[in-house]
Amino acid sequence: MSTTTKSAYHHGDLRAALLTSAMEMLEGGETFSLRAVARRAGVSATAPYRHFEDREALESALAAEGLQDLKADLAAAGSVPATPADLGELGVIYVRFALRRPALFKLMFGQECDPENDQRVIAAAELHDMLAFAMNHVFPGHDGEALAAAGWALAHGLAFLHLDGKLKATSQEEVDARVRAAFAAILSIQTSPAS
Amino acid sequence: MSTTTKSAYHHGDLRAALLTSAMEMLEGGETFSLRAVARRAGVSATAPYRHFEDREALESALAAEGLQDLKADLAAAGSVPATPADLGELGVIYVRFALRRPALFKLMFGQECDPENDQRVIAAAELHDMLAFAMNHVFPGHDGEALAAAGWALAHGLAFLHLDGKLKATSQEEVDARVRAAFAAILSIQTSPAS
DNA sequence: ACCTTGGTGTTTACATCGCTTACATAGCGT
DNA sequence: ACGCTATGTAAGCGATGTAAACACCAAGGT
Repeated sequence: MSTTTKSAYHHGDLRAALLTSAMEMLEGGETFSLRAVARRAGVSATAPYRHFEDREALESALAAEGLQDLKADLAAAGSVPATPADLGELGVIYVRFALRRPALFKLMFGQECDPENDQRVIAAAELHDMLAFAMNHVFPGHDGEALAAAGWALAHGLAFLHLDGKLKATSQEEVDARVRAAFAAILSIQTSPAS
Repeated sequence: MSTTTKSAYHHGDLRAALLTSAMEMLEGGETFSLRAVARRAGVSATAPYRHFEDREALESALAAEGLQDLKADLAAAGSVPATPADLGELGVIYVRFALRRPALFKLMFGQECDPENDQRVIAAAELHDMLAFAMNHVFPGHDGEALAAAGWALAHGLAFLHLDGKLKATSQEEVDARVRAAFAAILSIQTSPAS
């Protein structure tokens, strides 16, 4: 943006431009490549290296953005969940995100996030805390850590299984219904007084 | 196999050799590449194309093998699970597989399995049926389909979250314990008679 | 015996990719 | 005006996936 008759050599805000270009390609289903991103930003192939040490660094930045978007989606669901059905709705949001932005989602979770410098780990931790809080709010008095892991894993597993076509569904509504059903089914089990 | 003093030009059973080479590299943590596989099999870079139309085709074959191995692991757990704790043990086996052979596991699930020709879809379906049977055997009278999806998703999610470092653990025992705890926590919830 | 056929592997070549090194350019502070 | 520093560019290396044309070998019919 800024002035259009810019220097033509210096871009102005290449870093941001690269991020948005990359994100657009990711959303558009195009295969992700540093060179392609540079091309799309109208810049030489090696320019990105001024701003991202690594291809992985760019990916990590994208992943961080994605994590925050997902967190925002979940937060926009409303207030604190109170019932198992509310948890199901959180699951629906989670899976919808994964299916709406599949490449991004895989980027967010398909690799170890390099632990050192990033705001990515922060975003991931916040996501975890958010889900943990929700689970423990609906089911107080249980093993909080385990419940949080289980809730997250349930949503995450449903997302990935749908993403990879292991659970087939033809429409978004069908997916939503399955997610709700899965949450409802597993949260409504009445265990006999065994353990 | 067959005669060892083979022609030296014709390999004898390149297809199988490629598969085992590729599997070894995958297990060994080396990055997977068609050329590297060919090299390891002592064959030119493009020879694999006689046997696999595509890089993806080779991957798909590996994935199919992996699915059957996983299925075998689960089947080796013993007889039909009868209690929630038994389901937890299945989960442990599932997650262990993922952590023991991470690259393979990602291959198995990290991509849509191309649906046309493969025995891969068959293996995936068998896996699904297996888990569905287990879940429904322990919790009869519920929504079978939903329960199956939930159980699979729970194990799958735990596996991926551990794989990608989103749930951190330092030892195998710690992971096992977390998986058991997650299954136990979510399967032992006593819902109030709401819905 | 010969020649064809078809499966297998090789060679060569190309486009692309991530990344490194060395150089060019613009604007800032002095 | 001058140089410093941040920012891009140019050129190139090694590796990858893929395609085409070619070489090799075993059978099988004639």
